[in-house]
Amino acid sequence: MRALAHPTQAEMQLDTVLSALSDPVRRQIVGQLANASIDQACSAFQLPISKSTSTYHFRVLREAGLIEQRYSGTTILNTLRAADLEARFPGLLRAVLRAARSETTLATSEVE
Amino acid sequence: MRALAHPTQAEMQLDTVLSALSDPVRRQIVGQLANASIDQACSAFQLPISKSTSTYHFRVLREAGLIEQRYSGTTILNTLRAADLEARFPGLLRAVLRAARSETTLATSEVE
DNA sequence: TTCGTAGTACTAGAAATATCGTACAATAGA
DNA sequence: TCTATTGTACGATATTTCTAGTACTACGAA
Repeated sequence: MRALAHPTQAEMQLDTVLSALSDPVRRQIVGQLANASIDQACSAFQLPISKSTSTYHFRVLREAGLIEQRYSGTTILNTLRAADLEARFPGLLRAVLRAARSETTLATSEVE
Repeated sequence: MRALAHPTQAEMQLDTVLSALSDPVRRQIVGQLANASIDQACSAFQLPISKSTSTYHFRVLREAGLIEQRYSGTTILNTLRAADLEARFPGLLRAVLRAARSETTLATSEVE
């Protein structure tokens, strides 16, 4: 079984977390994970990028501590590390998710 | 009097705001403004960068909507747009400031 | 064992970002 | 009016980030 490195809660850095969240593709991933009731494979995301770029973004999220990735066969199951993040940076993830949601709503209503 | 362009509350974008906050120099500026009881001139910040780079970072913050800049003679007075941010992205600024504060505290206590 | 699927490693290029130096503009005060 | 101060504009450069293609690995299933 292949191993994937994750930072501990204490190792999480605000710098890295905010950089990770400042990319729209990665916020899309985080947002989808936040809504999902079960863990999601990387292929479960409709991202406007190539497979290798997708790998890159998932790695950025994992190394920042935002998601947990574990192998299950050849697929990787992704989970949002919501509790760890809440403990390390209280309120941060919630505020970003809420902001992202409100922005998406606005954008959609503009189109309609 | 020279004019400086600021986004309205509705024009603020999560993307831009998070990018702005993901730089440590800019978080230092925002943190100092959050603590300040009066508006601060750009020169009131001890930043580890040149004057022209400093101008650049203040502009990024202003264009993201994080700070208000207004001329008073040749100096610019900077204010955190805390209320606008709270209205647009509730909880976000607070969470980032709190996270930054806790990280600084940790780093300091490691040195001692 | 062969095949298909999920994702990685590596390389390379494009684009964005952070940095600075120098010359300059605007203003206050002597 | 002269001078000092505060910050900008512009150009150049280094670094980082995002992107993709290609060849590959690991695993499950037929």
